[in-house]
Amino acid sequence: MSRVLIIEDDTSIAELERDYLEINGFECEIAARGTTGLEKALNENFDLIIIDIMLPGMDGFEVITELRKKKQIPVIFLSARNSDIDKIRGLGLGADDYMTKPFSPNELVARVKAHIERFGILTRVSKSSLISAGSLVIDTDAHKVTVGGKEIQLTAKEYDLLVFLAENPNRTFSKEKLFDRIWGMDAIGDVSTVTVHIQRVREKINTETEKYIETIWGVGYRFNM
Amino acid sequence: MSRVLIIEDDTSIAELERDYLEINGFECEIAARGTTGLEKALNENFDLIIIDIMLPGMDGFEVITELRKKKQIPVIFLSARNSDIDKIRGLGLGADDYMTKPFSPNELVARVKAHIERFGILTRVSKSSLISAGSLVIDTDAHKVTVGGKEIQLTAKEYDLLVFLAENPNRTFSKEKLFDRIWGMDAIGDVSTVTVHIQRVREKINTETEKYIETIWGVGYRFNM
DNA sequence: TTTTTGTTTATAAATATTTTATAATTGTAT
DNA sequence: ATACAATTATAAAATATTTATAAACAAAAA
Repeated sequence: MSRVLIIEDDTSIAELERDYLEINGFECEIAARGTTGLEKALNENFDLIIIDIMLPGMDGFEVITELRKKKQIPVIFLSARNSDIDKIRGLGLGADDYMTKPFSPNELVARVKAHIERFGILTRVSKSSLISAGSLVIDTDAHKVTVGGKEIQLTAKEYDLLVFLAENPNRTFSKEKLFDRIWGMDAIGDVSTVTVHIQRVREKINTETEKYIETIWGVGYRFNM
Repeated sequence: MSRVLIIEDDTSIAELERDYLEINGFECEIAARGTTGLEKALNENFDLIIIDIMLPGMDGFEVITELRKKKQIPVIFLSARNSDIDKIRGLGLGADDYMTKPFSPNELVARVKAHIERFGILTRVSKSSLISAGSLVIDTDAHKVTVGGKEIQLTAKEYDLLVFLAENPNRTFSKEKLFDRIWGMDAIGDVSTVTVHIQRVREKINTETEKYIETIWGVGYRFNM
């Protein structure tokens, strides 16, 4: 669950933003003043900040400039004036964006999502979206499979099957189980389609030396890693 | 052309990495010691750093901690021990990833690619209004698209669709997802409009040699970059 | 109103999936 | 070892699905 801090002095706008974001699964907090906003931003953990530039006391620029000395969080600036945009650019670093008022709440939500996703890629130390074994690499974001650096084309079902096996390496799955998992519990059809698909995936990913998918006789298939 | 700095004391490993990366179009530099690595990282411009954690003198953690005070560059840590992973997490910020030895050179290349692409997107979003791929250039400030220097006219929806895909290159999006993103979460309508718009954008931006938007059968569309 | 843009629909084309048939392999019993 | 039954591999055919394309229709803008 992602948390968003809204720094906005106009209560009705702040609540509109909050409502839309909450409908879309974000947790929100509102700060009505720049100083309290900065304080919250520093002491709590937010994934993104939406800040109005025009604020009483400490304005949006000051808040973010100050915040940036300590933390790196994506920020969406809200401004009524186009002239502020250049100033936002000038801030440099950070995954920043801006929107001019009036804006569509849906667009705001879309941007929040996009930024959190992108920044998430950066901050989260994760094994990103890659699965690999030997010279085989699967990029689930791109929906792309390469063998020895060369892209190979898999159909949707072939891809699903390979990803499932590769995500659960060194475990043997029966054809029935594979059918249920990939085709869906309620799917009707013969398990022999699994055999055929396994065969096609093998044709495409096997190299001279590497045989990833092993047949366990009378039992099923296993992806070795 | 992207530049990669390899900080690794084992020459044979470093050269293996370099060879694989150079085959894939990256320019590499090798530093055998933490101190020289840090120096290079600070004084030259690299798009990504691959660093071994165990290094003589100044170890990988120290190098990156020091570097981070000045620069924000994606880093891939190499470690032989799983116990290092928590420590990497602790570093917090930065586009970090890690791989445990022994690793597949192909996987390394894939990760390097993924990180450079993604970090590029992030910095591009905030720093510049230009997106370009091949002879296609999108100036989001001017709201103008050119192919081979010649401006082409896109309608509003066509433009939104292209920009979204181009801002998120090398990722596959389903028609439903695209519809949600471009038309709005609550929009009603058929996803076939997406198909038609993709088609129209293609007609306008495709050249003889370049096909930017790829169809991933049964899955969706992907903007290749 | 006229023009442009966006959406829906219908059909053709491309591609994927499933089924089927047959061959090859493996395991087991003789 | 040999024969047999069971299981899987392989190839091809049949069927189904998905996407491309064009054109009609609707909505919005000029």
